[in-house]
Amino acid sequence: MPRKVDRHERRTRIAAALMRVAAERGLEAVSLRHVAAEASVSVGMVQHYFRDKDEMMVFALGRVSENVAARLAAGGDADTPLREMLRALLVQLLPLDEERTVEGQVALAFQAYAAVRPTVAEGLRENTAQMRAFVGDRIRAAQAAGEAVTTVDPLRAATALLALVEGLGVHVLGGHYSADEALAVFDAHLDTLFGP
Amino acid sequence: MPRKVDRHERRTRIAAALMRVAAERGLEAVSLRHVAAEASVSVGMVQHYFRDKDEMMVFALGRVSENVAARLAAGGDADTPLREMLRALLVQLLPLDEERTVEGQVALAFQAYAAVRPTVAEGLRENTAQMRAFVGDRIRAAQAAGEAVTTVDPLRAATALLALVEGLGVHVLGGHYSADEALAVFDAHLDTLFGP
DNA sequence: TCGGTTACAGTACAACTGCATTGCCAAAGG
DNA sequence: CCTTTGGCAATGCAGTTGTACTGTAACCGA
Repeated sequence: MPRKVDRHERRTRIAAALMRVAAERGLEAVSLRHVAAEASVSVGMVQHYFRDKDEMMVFALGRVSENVAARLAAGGDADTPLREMLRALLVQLLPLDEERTVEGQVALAFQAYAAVRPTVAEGLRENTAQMRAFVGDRIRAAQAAGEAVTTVDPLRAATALLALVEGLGVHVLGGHYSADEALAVFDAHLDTLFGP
Repeated sequence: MPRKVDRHERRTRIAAALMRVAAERGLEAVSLRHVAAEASVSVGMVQHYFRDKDEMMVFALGRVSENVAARLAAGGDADTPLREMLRALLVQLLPLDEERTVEGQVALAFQAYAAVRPTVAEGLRENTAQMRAFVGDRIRAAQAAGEAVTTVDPLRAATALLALVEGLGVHVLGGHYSADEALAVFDAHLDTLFGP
């Protein structure tokens, strides 16, 4: 090893720059030169750490997923009521503050990107699939504990919950209504799943 | 008038080509040359009918809105039960067939586009705002007629319904699950609003 | 010390982008 | 007839794109 450099750290730093560019000017403005400039490095360096642009994009997408997953994992105490726990979990997906707005914009851009590029879509699929299973399990547990209504299929309810959050996020990002309003709608939906 | 040409028809034809390109290769692949090639016309002709690319984009976005609005208006008989009417309405927004998949991809791409370009966002905002109001009114009417549960605020319920459809659409477009599954989830949600 | 590998920076290049310009042709009005 | 005007094609241009190819310095095992 000729020189000590944390490869992963460099890649992460570059990916962060890419996300900043994407959030501010859209995914279409993401070019090697723009990313390099945003990261204050040379184009050659970006090339050194990523074979081509697609690899860089996929890596950045992975970072977004990791960030989300990390925040989701942070909210999971075992003894809190399931409803509160689910709420804390899913609220993390709404663009309620600056940081989550940026991530939301990038994630939205990637959704559009992935809708056409099947290779990229794979990464997103796995992520939400396991999230769906996880939320479904929690709802099933809540039903068993008598905390949730049993008139709905748990997996379907989980799918609805995730889709609702996704849709609310998109609309808030588009400025159709405020984040608070989205939160109120989300809570109202939770009321139909659990009690008052 | 030197020669009789239906200007609007030409613009519409070009916009259709743009949507095909966007659906197949993503919004970033939308260039004057690609659109011209897809429409089997010259670049000069595209330039002749649109001052610049942005005007073309905005026009295409308007076409998507019009198409959606047209399909929505088609499903509104006055004497059908409100639930069925709402269902027929909102199902139009899900990517259940080829045509709606294409439109969904373009709409999704524009959502991402608009999340960064406030000028473009305006067009989308108005559209969903009046849709939200419309659906809200129908739900209020259904509540008054005793067809829907009265435990939820009509406007909030409308917002949730639209957001749910939006989220389901995004997930179906991303291949996370099938359109049938999305439909089932949507129907289950309707069950919580109306009776069985 | 030497050779090899890694970590960059710089540049060159072909392909592409949006847009402006130019020119030709058909039709309508004087 | 002939000039004007709109419809359309072709080409040129400056800028940006992804990528390949340099060059050069730092480091480490031998």
